[in-house]
Amino acid sequence: MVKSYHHGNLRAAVVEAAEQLLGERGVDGFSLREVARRAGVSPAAPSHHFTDVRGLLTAVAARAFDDLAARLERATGGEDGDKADRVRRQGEAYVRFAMAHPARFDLMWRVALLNTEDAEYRRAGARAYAALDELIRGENAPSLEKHDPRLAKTMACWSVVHGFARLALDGTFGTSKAALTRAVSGLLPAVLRQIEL
Amino acid sequence: MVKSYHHGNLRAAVVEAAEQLLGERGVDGFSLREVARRAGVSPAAPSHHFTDVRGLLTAVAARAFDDLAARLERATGGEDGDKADRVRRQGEAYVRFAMAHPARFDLMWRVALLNTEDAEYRRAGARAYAALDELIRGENAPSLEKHDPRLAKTMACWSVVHGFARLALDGTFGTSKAALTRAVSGLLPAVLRQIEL
DNA sequence: TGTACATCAGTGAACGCGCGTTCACTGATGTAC
DNA sequence: TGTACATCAGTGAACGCGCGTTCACTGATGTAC
Repeated sequence: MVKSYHHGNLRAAVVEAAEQLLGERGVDGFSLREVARRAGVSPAAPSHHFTDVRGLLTAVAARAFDDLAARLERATGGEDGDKADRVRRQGEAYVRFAMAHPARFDLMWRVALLNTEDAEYRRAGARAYAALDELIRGENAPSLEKHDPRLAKTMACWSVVHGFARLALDGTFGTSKAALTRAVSGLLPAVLRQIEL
Repeated sequence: MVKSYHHGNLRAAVVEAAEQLLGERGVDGFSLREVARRAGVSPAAPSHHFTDVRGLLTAVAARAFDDLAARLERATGGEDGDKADRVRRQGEAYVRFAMAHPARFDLMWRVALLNTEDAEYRRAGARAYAALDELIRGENAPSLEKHDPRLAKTMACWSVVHGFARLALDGTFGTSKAALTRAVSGLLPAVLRQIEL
């Protein structure tokens, strides 16, 4: 490939560099200049594709939500097992996603750094939520704002996997990879069995 | 009080300023210089009491764990109600703490910014964990590292309240104070009832 | 098919910022005798 | 009770850093005629 003035596909290259950097240094170590460096362009180049650093992070977070949603959808794809089994499989997929992509998972919830009004971010987030909610309740909640007592099951499942993932990432089971693996494959299934489904 | 060269109780004043700043700007808006400004001292003054900004944040996080622990202990102080009731009361106390002090709660888990080897931090964290574990299992786990199937109940309770708190703080129920209050008083008790105790 | 020209997607230098920390210093305190 | 002096707890200027963004610019592309 010839080095040319125009990159050709800088937007995708920037997102990829951002995800790589995030994986190496975490959300707090992220910087737009370093992303530009890694993509091999000048510091100002990304501004042609993202209004600012917030816009880039939001795009990365949206992609992460889409990845998570795809995993959740896949985890419940087969019809084998009863509903409780399928919910538990989905819960494990949720936690495994967080373990596989800690920094991206972290970013998804760092709303202070994101543009939460962004359409893509909202769509992807809603898609992930829908995977959970449709499985558990058989329908998607019209709105989380509306107080619906039937949401308790959905929120219990979501809370428990979200909390477990966060605690694991934040060092509750230790920082060794082995300890994390053990927690996810040993403790998590037992934890999920504590929930009434 | 006379303005003198020596502050007299700068350590406490710095911690207080740090907690106030944290409350106003969140963890990402925190800076040691701004803390010094608020405490009315030069930027270098805090270094006589905390080795660096990490040390200060760790001290603040340790205090937060102590506050949380005190609330959890208080929530289960009375012997009235069966065990499940008491566990649920404690769970609500956990979430209410997070709602009342979002930035401090956030900081407690931002381990990348803390010195997790710090003795005070570890002691306070262990105290909070013990409140949960002793109530649920009647004893304190020797170590989280050790795989103990009986930990599943404790981790289920902890995960669900931790996850619920995080989701709430990160905007899942909306950003209005009213929506949060409704979620905690309406949805949370129903969520806690989904756990087998 | 050729060409003028608007638009797009980059460059790279520069700006201004606030940060954490270091440094040489000095005022206040407390303790030994 | 006084006093010398070590230690403690501050000052405030300065250092160097990397950051996000702006700016005037230019090379490449694509489209209208």
